[in-house]
Amino acid sequence: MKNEAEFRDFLLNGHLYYVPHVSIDCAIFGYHDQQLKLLLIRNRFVNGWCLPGGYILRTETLGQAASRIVRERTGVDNLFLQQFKTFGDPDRAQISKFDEARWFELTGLRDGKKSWLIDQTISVGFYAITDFSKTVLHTDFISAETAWFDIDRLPRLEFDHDAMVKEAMHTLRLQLYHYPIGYNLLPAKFTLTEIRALYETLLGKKLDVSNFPKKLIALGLLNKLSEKRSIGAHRSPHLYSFNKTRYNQALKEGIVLS
Amino acid sequence: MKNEAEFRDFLLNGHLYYVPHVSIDCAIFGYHDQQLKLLLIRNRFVNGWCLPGGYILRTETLGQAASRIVRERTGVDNLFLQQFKTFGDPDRAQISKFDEARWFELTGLRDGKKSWLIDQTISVGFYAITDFSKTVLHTDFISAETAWFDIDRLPRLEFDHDAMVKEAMHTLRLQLYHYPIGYNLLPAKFTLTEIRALYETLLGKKLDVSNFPKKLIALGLLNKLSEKRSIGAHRSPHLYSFNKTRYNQALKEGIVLS
DNA sequence: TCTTCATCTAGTAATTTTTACTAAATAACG
DNA sequence: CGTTATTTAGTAAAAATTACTAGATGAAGA
Repeated sequence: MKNEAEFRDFLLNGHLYYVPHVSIDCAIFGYHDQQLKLLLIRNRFVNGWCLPGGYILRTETLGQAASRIVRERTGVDNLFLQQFKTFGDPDRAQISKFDEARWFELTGLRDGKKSWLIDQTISVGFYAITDFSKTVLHTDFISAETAWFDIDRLPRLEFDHDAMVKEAMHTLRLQLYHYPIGYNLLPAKFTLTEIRALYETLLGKKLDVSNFPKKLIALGLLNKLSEKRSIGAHRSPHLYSFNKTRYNQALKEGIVLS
Repeated sequence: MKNEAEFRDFLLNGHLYYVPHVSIDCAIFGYHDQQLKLLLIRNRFVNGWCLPGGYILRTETLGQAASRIVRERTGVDNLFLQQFKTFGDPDRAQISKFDEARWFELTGLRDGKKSWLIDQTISVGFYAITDFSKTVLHTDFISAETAWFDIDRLPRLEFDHDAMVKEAMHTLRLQLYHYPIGYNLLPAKFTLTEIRALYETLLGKKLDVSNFPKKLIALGLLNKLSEKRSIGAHRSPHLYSFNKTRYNQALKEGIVLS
């Protein structure tokens, strides 16, 4: 959605190529240096912060739509997106709040309430994690701003997106115990302390300095490299990389992390 | 949907009180005496077996809709329904298969392809477990037949419902390890062998005769009663009941079953 | 009545996993 | 070269899981 012409066509004819009444919203978590952030956009129409979201093309699967939406709206590409829950409470979109005057001001169109967009919508929630330091954000006609927010300093979100974030976080943490993560969140070579810090940040709690890395190694997820990293006036920790075979197997079959 | 008049109104005006493009499908598992079954309906229009499904009223939450749909279509009431996944592949409904002649024969309406029903639909999947011996099935205008099928003798299902069942089963088994079940599946008083058989049937594998019940007791889920059950020429096993307090707590907080 | 038999279940031993703790190795700095 | 903070191997203690044994039991049948 680059310009007003495209946007006008979307408003008038969108229902022909998108599935009406169904949207997708994505909770994109970003990690870097023990900081956990969430990607939000400020929607030009509701004038508040939301999860990046959009509609499903009639030719797409839900996963493909989620991928495209995040790419278009935020510039973040190639994410591992995971469906977590679908939201459909009748009051979630708060159609009653619709402001006809503001709609006209922004779109130049009358009869906003008859638009295919302004009707009850069920939303499929996806979540993902990425390294926020590697992303290049951009905006489009709908998202006036795109930004990473500290996970414990989020603004109030529009619609039911607060509940979505809570649910996404809950699912993410449950899944952390059953599936490996880190492949796109850490450099190719990392220390045991770095991967432990990653898990601690995502889980929001301390893990054992010695036992947790041993568990990862016992599961066969890590390859010990001969190189070391220099960290100043301390013993240099070994570098590790992921054992890609074992990692992918764990993604399929699941693991048990204590 | 009791009669043709109601059904005709549904065809013509359904989009006014239902949310178009979104449906709900329910995988209702039934347990009794070490048998696991699945509730299916034979849909009068596609002329094949499907999961019971329907549309969402514009005033309902997803959960309320799922409850109502199962009650209306099958007669089973008051189920604990759990959302498990949303399905939206563009080819899942196989609109291409639509048969205009058959549509006219059944509905007396021309222009079937313009109906709000015959358009791409995204479906939210719910699952539940109940005691099939306690249910009283009935049919309606859409479901020509309603029946319990043995889980390993299912007929080929229409649409993508085979995949839905597989996914529902997968989620159910994962959740069995984290949440207690049995409250509506066993009599108020039951033996350790009976509850073990329940878990064995649902998980599809053998559990230790001695250790598994000990685990349930250790978790505080069971009350030992003073009564016993007579099972013929053998030692009479003790009867147990659920500790409702601990059971509900486990539902909220989760447990770990080995 | 007494033996037989299949099942239930308490008890415990063996094993594995988890958790807690100790101390040696080490790299850079002053 | 001693100091210092960190990494990490190693092991001991505790807990949980799994495997196994044997007595208890209730009814059927001799």
